[in-house]
Amino acid sequence: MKVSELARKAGVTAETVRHYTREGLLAPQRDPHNGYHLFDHTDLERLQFIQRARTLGFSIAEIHQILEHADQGDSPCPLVRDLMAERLPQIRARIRELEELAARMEQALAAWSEMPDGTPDGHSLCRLIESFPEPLSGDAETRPEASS
Amino acid sequence: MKVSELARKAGVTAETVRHYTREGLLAPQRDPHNGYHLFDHTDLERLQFIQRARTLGFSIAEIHQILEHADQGDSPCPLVRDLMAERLPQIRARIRELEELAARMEQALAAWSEMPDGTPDGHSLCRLIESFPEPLSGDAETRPEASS
DNA sequence: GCTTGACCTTTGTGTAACCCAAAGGTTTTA
DNA sequence: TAAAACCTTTGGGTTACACAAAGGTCAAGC
Repeated sequence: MKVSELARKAGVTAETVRHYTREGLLAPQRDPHNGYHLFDHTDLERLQFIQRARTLGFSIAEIHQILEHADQGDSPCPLVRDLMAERLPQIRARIRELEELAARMEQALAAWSEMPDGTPDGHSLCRLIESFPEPLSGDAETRPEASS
Repeated sequence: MKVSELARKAGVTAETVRHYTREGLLAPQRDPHNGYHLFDHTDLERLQFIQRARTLGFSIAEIHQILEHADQGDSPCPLVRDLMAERLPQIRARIRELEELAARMEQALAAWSEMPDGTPDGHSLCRLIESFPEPLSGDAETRPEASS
């Protein structure tokens, strides 16, 4: 099958399939006549594996490692376990950061009921923001992310 | 003061100061003699404002808008309020996604106690991953992030 | 046989918020 | 005065794709 058919069966875009192919996660045959990528059933399974690994929080680079191990006949499971044990506390930390952020935002929204808007006067740009404590140098990475 | 001094006073890197300057968030004077950026106290306050806004979850583009409002003498507070009210539910959603991810990972780690590693046999790459449900098309963006 | 539309290819650009390296000028200090 | 420390701009790297352009291919209908 060609790119679009594989993409449809796996529920991803054709661009994603091309991306994985470029990155070497998928290695389809080529139609010698026209140079088209030709995927088979194992490619579909591989793509589905990638999808599951993505929802488990693995990066493309990590999945690449995992697949290489498997392609060499080694069990990637110990690697998978290590990667996950490494990532889980990071996820937990990230959750805490975001919860603190949400708390700060709610605190700000609540404070606004009692604070006048005020025009910038050279000393204050926006009290609502300035009334927050300065970020300490042990600064958490609490920034906005991709918005879908 | 020059780049490094401002950076030190605000607790950021000189690169970050240069970045904000390039993006127009800071507009320092220039030393006509050597072309160096010259920052003053209001630039320091502005940079601290930016830091606080960052910890409140605003993007650089949003802070740009906020600062432009203030520079034109308008109160940016209503804008700030709107942006925050818009972002807060996204943060909450993101927290839920990450909690689900963490739960899946813990489930996987727990399942590993009773599952053999197994070598890839052509049908299975890694049961630990394959035993997870296929991501539904209403797929959450639960991917790894920058690791510090 | 030919056009049309749907598909395929590669290449290059954009995203967010910086970090880092290189090449070269300046200032400070020993 | 020479080295160290700083400044400048430019350009490339990071993540996981999305998107557009330019051009080749293919199935269908007229």
